Amino acid sequence: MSIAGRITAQDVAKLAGVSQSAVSRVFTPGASVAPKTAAKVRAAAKTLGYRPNSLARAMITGKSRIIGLVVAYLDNQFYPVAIEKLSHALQAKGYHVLLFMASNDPGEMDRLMDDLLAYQVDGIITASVAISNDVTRRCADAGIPLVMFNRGQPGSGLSSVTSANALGGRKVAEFLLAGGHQRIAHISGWQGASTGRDRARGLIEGLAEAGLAPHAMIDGMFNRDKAAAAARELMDSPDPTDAIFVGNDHMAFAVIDSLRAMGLRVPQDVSVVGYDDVPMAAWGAYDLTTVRQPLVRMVDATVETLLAQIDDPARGAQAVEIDAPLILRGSARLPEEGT
Amino acid sequence: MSIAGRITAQDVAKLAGVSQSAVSRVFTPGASVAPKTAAKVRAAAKTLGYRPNSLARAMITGKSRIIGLVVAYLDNQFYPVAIEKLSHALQAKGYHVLLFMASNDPGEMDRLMDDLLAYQVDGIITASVAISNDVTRRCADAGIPLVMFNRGQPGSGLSSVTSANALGGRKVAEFLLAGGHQRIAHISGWQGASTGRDRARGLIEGLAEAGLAPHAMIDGMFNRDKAAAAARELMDSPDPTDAIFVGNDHMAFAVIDSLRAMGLRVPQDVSVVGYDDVPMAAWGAYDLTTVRQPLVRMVDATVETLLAQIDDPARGAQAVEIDAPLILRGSARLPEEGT
DNA sequence: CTGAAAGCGCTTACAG
DNA sequence: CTGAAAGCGCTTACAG
Repeated sequence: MSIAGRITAQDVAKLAGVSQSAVSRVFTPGASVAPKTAAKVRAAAKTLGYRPNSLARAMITGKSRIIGLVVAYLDNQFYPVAIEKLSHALQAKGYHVLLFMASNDPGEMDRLMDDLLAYQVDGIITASVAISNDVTRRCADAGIPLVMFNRGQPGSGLSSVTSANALGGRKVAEFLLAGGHQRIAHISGWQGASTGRDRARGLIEGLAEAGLAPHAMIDGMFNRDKAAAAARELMDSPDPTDAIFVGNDHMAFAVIDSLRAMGLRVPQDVSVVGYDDVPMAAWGAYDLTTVRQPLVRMVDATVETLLAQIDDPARGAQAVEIDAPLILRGSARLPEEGT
Repeated sequence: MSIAGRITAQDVAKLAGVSQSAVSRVFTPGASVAPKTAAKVRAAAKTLGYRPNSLARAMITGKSRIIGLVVAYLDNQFYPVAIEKLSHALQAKGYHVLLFMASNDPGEMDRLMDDLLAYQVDGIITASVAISNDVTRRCADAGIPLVMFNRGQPGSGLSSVTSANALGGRKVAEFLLAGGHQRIAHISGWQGASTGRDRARGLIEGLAEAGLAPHAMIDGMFNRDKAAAAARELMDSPDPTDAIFVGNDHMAFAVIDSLRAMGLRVPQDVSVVGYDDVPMAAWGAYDLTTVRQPLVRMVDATVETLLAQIDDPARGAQAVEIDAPLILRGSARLPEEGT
C-alpha cells in the first residue's frame, strides 16, 4: 500500500518479479502471456489494489471509451428515464458517460464541444439539442461520431434515432376521428424541432384524409406554462375545441391540470392525447392516452448506431425511425364498439 | 487541418514558430508568456482548431477535473432535478461529470469503484447509494473525497449533505396535530436509509410531545407500489387513519392515486403530506403539501464540501444539514385560523 | 520570458 | 512468451 494510493504497473511488476510490459499484457485482453506469469501478476495486482489507469491507456490507444451525453432538460420525465437506460446500455458495452447539461441557448452546444473534444470522447449522443453546422463540422474534423436522440436534423448528415413521429400524429388523428371528434386542436411541440414538426404534420395529414383541418394550432414549445395558456385560449374561445392532441406528455399534464382548473372534465368535455408515454402517464391522476415512444428500442438503436460508427468511421450516418403505438387510457373518448 | 483531426501542441508550435513548451504555457493559467508569444500561439491554435488534450494534462497534473456521480434511481423526480443542478454547478467550477447508474444491489457500488478509480476521478458524489466499508476504505486509500447527497451514513466518517430530516418530520407532526388529526399514520421511506429513518423519528418525536404515537407505521421503501398497497391497508382497516405522512413525494403521489381509486377524497377524508417538494408536487393533479428540500442549497453545499476536500485532503468529513420548510398546499387539512 | 528535457502511466511493435 | 524501448500529448522544473 503506497502512501499516495497511486499504484502503477511498475509497482506491480516489481512485486511480481516481471517487467512492466508483462503487467500491461495481463490487463490487455488478447495479449499473449504465460498462465504462470498472469497468475503472479494478478496476485501482485490484487495485494496492491492495482487497476490500470484508463487515462494513460486512452492516450496510447486513442480510445477513451468515454461517450459524451448532452442533455437539455430533465424536468420532462422522458429524459431522465432515457438517460438511465442509455447509461446502463453504455456501461454494459464498457463505455462511460460524460454528462453535459446544455441550456437551450443555441451557442451552448458549440461551447460544450470544446470540453467534449478536450476529453477525447469516442462519440457523442445529444438528446433534444440543436446542432449547428459548426458543431457538425468539428465532429467530422475530429472524426467523432454523433447521434441525435429523439430529434432529427434533416440535411445535416447526422445520425438520429426518433420514433415515427409523423405516423404517430396520424394515428392520433384517426383515433380522435373514430371517437367522433370533429373539432380537434393541436398544442404542438416546439416547431423549431423535428419532433414537434413531424407530429404536427402527421396530425394534419391524418385529418386531411377525412377532409378536415385542425380546429386550431398553437405552439406549446414543449413548455408547461405555454401549454396551459394554450389550453385556456382554446376553451375560452367562442368556438371551443372538443379534443386536444398535445405534442408531448409533459405538456399534456399541464393541459389537463389547466382544463380541470377551468371546471372541465377529461374526457367528458374534452379529450386529451399526449405523446411519449412517460411513466407518469399511467398514474391515476392523469391516466393519459398517448403515443408510446419505445424507449428501450430507441436506446438500443442509439447505442448500436453510435458504436457502429465508432468501430467503422467510414460508415455513413443513418436516421432510424421506430414505430410508436397508441396507448389507450382514460383521457380520451374511445370509439364506440362495432361502429 | 490535419487528416486525423488530432492536432497537438507540437503542430501549433511549428506553425507559430515557438517551442511546444511555449504553447503549453499559453494554455496554462498563471504561466509566464510574453504577450507577443501568446498572440502568435493563439492565432496558430485558432487556425488549427487546437485544444489541449485534457487526458494528457490530467496525467501530468494528477488532476482529472472529473467528478464521478453515482445515482440509483431516476424515476423519483427529485434526482433528475438534482443531477441537473449538480452538473451545472460542477460545470461552472470547471469540473466534468462522469455519470454512473447504480442498481440498489449492495455490491454494485463496489464494482463501480473500479471504474471510478481507473478514470482517476478527483472526487465522488453519490445520491441515495449505500456505501460499504470497503468502498470507504478504497476511497481513503486512493485519497479521493466522497460526499453523499441526500443520505447520511453515521459513523462512516463520510461527508454528507441532507435536509434536516428529523426536524422535517417533527414539523409534519405539529402541522397535522394542529389540523386536528389524531390518527396519524406514516408510510415511511426505506428504513435502511438515514433519510427514511430520520423523517420517521421526527414524526414519532413530534407526536410523542402531544402524548401520541403514530396510528400505524408501514415501510414504503421509497417504492410506489409498496406505498399504494400500504395506503389501501391503512384505509381498509377497521380503524382507518385520517392523515398520512408519506416518506417522500414520489410515494405520496402513488398514495393519493390509490386513495382516490378507493373513492376517498384528499384532504376531506384523508390528509396527505409528502417530503421533497419536487416540481410535480405543485402540479394541479396533486397539489401536495410537503416538506421542501432546498435543492439549490443542498447542491451548493455538496459541491462546496467536495471541492474543499479536493483542495485540502487533510480536511475532515462533514455532515451538512439544511433546514427544510413545510410547504402548505391543498392535500392536507389546514389548522383553523385563530385557534 | 523561453527552449530542451524529463516524466506522467500506460500500450505496442520489435527482438530475442 | 518476454523485456527493453519508443512514444501518446502534455506540464513543469531547470538553465539560460
